[in-house]
Amino acid sequence: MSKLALEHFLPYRLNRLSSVVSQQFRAVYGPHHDLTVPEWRVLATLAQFGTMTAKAIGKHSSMHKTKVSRAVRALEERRWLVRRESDQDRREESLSLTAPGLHAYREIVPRALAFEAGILAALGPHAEPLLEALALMEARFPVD
Amino acid sequence: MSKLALEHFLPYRLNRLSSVVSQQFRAVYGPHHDLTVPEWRVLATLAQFGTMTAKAIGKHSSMHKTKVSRAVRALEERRWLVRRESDQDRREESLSLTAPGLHAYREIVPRALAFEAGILAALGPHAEPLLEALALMEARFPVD
DNA sequence: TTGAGATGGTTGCTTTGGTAACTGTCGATT
DNA sequence: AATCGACAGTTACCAAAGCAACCATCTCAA
Repeated sequence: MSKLALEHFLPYRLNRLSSVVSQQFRAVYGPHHDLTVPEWRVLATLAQFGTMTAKAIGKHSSMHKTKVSRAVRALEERRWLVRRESDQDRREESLSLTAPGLHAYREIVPRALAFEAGILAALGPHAEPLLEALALMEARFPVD
Repeated sequence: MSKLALEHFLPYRLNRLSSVVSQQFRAVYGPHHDLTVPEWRVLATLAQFGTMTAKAIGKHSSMHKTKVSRAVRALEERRWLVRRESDQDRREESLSLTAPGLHAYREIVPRALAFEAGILAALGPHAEPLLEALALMEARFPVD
């Protein structure tokens, strides 16, 4: 009879690791503890690309459009981003960060990078192989 | 100014990968498509250890006690497990799989292992380093 | 030009998950 | 024995997330 040990089972391990890392990552938001993961992703994506549409944000950050919609509204209420109706296509809106939004982003980024660097440093020589393996798995399970 | 590309950011990548792998894994449940992840974990844990308490299941499968409680009830309603009140300590209950529960488990396991093997095979020589890196990260972020 | 289907985005409904409060039982101390 | 704090498990309540229906606008073709 074939045996399966949950604690060695890859999907379980990925899931568990992902959630504990996300959990720990919350501490990185620093003074902005009420930020959610979707909000962080929208923030990071907009900072990365400047102005873009909600659709494009969703695509880049692998989020469902309702998740994006709600995160955008939350950031808007926080005055971290503004909407501008596109005049080529009035269905879509151009989203971009405000000065306070960018400020918060710049505050978070170094801590985020340090957090990541801490993990990679702990992996030592295993870091590079891990990243390669991740890339392979991402290729096997592409977005949509 | 330090730059962060979301698509290369480790916590994001882990999260994304974990959820797409879980998503794909659902297909493995085969005829039992309505099984949830928490239910699968309870099933797998009980099959692995035989009789045990809800508390112990939660500990082994990294699940909050409410999640365990609900998954146990669902499996009970499906007649895949039974509760027996422990008589040393009447607060806790001994949980164990029924014949149909074990049957379903045995049906799922080979498919689950094949799914995992497929991923590892695709990784080729990167599989072993990945598993080592996973173990290191798990050590860095222990349960509780 | 108008009508049909596609598309960007929002909202309502339902499911799922976490926190905290609760119930019942245990162990220990008096 | 009576009481108090700890503990197993459940439940009630609330926040987060997905699905589907919806609205407004666009595109394209007759």
